[in-house]
Amino acid sequence: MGRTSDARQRLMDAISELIWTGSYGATTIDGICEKAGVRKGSFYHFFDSKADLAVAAIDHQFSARRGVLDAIFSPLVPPLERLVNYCDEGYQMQRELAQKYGFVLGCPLFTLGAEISTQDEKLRSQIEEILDLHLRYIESAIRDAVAQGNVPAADPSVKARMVSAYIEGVLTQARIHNNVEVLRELPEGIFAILGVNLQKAAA
Amino acid sequence: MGRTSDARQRLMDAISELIWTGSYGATTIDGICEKAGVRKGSFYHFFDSKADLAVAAIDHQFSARRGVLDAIFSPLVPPLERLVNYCDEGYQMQRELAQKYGFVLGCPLFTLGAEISTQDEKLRSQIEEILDLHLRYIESAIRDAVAQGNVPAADPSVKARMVSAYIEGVLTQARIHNNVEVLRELPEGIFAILGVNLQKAAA
DNA sequence: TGAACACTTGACTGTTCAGTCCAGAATTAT
DNA sequence: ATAATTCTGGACTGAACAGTCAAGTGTTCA
Repeated sequence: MGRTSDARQRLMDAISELIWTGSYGATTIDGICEKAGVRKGSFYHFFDSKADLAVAAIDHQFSARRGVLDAIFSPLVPPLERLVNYCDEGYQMQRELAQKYGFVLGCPLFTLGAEISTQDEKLRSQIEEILDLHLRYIESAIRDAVAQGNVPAADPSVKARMVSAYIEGVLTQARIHNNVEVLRELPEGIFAILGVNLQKAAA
Repeated sequence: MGRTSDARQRLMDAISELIWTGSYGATTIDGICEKAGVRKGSFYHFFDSKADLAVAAIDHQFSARRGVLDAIFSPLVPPLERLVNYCDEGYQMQRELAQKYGFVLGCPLFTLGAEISTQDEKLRSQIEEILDLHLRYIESAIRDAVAQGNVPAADPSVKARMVSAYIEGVLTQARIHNNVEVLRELPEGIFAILGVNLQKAAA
């Protein structure tokens, strides 16, 4: 019943792109509306504030990405291969985005989280949650790798935190240096953290 | 000749604190002036813009910190000890800041760099440079560690990039999770990247 | 057909912001 | 002293901003 619209979706797409290519602070409601082709009145019909829209957009983005992650981290894929595929997929994606926008964008969650964590508790805790879901993919892969003897025995939870911090660090460095090629070192770094011999793994 | 003033310094201190405890985007010139106890006219007497002030403040901060870093990374200190001391010093500092502000602040350069890299090329390249100086401390420690046989042979430059990305990743996670305790895992993670056996190193 | 609902439009308000201006106060050299 | 220089105060402008409102348009169901 009532009029239908995709303005809600367009607003979520707009804020995602603006935050990712710029920053949360530099993204204004007017700017979001312009990019989305939506008037202010419609904005406030769907959302209470920029933060409210951001939360919705992040949720939506992650939902959309879940399938890809589930495929990459499928238990049917050998565990270390999952991690390598994750890196490869990330590299490809960042390359395409860099070509499109002229900037390496890095991880939108991490960058946004770093920016707003002291300023918006709702956004912060939501980002924390979703980053934690990513951690679980990694942890599960590491646990399987340990179980299969591909990796020296270690606490998968601890190692997963290390790998995750490292990956996010490299992604953010890629953004800061505006250089996508630093991402190619990711598998090597992850394997170093896990104590895997690269030659062996390649074989 | 002419009137003397410490307004320039107060402005640099103010923007540093505001960016670190908040964000670049959320920091306004009015806010900086208020915190510094300086009028707009004086602000524009010393600086052209927020970005201009930020550049000056970052330069000043690093100059002030150089002595501490030189001491921590002194060639007279055993190389792996330098890295551990660096982590310890970071942990202590972050703990004090967290107590003071109620938030874990992380690395100001990395957080700021992630925020503005697509928006302000001058700031971006300056941050890149200073982050690179930090990298050199780490690289030098790793090179010495390799030379002294404390660490399996490896390219110190590659390992330094990994360690640096990891450290920045952990610092940023500490900020996002507002939890300073994650920093305690730093030495363990660094040693994993370097392929050092923790027990051996402790002995 | 028309009533109820969902969305849109555009004009509007008040605030915050960056940036300007310049007269005047403090400092130092002569 | 006074002149040159450096810094300060405070009022000002115009633009960008978040947020409001009510009348209007399209859609769906009874």
